[in-house]
Amino acid sequence: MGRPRGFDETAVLDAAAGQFRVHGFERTSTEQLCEAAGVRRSSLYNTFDSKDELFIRALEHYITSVRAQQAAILEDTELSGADRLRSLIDAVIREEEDAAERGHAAGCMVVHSFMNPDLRERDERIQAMLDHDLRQRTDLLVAAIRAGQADGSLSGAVSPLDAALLANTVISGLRVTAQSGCTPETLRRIALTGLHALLH
Amino acid sequence: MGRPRGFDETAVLDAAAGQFRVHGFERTSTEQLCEAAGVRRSSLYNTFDSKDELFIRALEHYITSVRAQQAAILEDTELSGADRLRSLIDAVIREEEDAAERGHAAGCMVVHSFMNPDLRERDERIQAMLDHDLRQRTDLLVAAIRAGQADGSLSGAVSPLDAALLANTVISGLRVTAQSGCTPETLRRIALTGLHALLH
DNA sequence: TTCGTTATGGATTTTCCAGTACAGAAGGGT
DNA sequence: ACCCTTCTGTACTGGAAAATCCATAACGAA
Repeated sequence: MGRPRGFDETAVLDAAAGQFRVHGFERTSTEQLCEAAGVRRSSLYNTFDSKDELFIRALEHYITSVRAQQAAILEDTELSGADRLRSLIDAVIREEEDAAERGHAAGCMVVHSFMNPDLRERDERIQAMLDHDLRQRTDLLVAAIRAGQADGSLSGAVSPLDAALLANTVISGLRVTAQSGCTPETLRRIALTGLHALLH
Repeated sequence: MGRPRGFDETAVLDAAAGQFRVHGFERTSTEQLCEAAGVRRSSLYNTFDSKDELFIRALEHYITSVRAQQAAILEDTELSGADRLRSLIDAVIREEEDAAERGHAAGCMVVHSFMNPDLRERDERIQAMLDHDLRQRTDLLVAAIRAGQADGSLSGAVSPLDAALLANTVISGLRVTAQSGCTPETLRRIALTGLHALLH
């Protein structure tokens, strides 16, 4: 069984996610994807059946890696609950900074997918992934917030679930606001003010 | 100068904005636009030079009407500053409720445009309109927040500008979160928790 | 009524891009 | 060396959707 010089699937998914998160599904042509991944179209279609399929795989890849990164922060028992939230915000803003240095906003595959009802309806797996991811990320947040309420760094006056949903909403809002060319410092102040109910 | 049975430009722009706010630019075909506006393609192209041009006109229409609606709330001197903010949130959520009854999320042309860097770069007028609108809406919010701080309904501990940017960010975030099928009550709790720094 | 202007319907052209076909290259196994 | 499988480059196909054409209809003014 011959198997010539391979093809790093993960690298391609990474590159694809990098395009999709900025431009969204329809404004990313297969040409762009090939360019970004350093691969030819036939290779792409050889591995992934269609652009839709590639998108789904890229979304899965994106979602799991983002969540892993967030979990690493939110489950870090070295930090107080409050510091975990602050650190999460910092991570999001750092992504925006990095992207800004490259001349564009970071974007977000999840925000793009949520804002694209046609895409979600076309393949139920997308909706399912988004639902599942939202739930998972909310659970991570709830746990961290409970920890913060227990260690005294976060106010106990807010329900952990509401607080978690707020944090998600603020992060989505940041991804939009970031596109208006705000400075990272401003983004940071916005986010911390939004989480003020918890942080005091 | 003959002028046969006209063509209600405003009605067409309204219908177009109704499509664009949900589907965004590229997922809205001229076919859909004609359907929604009850007009044929040639009529559309007769009045607007291109889909791009129609989008720009629709965006302008959308932005000014949304801002007029927000101004009516935020400049209502009958209300305390705090009530103006609460009323603004309620208005946004009511839009989502109305759309949900019709089986979809409300969407938002501004959020879609912000998240579409390619579109913004293609025509500088779009970027200019977004910048201008953000500034205007922020100014409205700043004024209402100052009023609230003066009448004692809002905390004076937060800078009005930061608070205004936060309100904008929360509203954008709500537009995204709404697409996940949250109930209006949940959306409302999220928003009020986000504005807690001000409202106490 | 007649003319000039503008609106409309439908067919047509054009453009763009996802997806395919196919021939050949690049390995690995035996 | 030989075959077999998997990758790659290029050119092509097909379809969808933007944009145009044109002949006709609806009106207003003179």
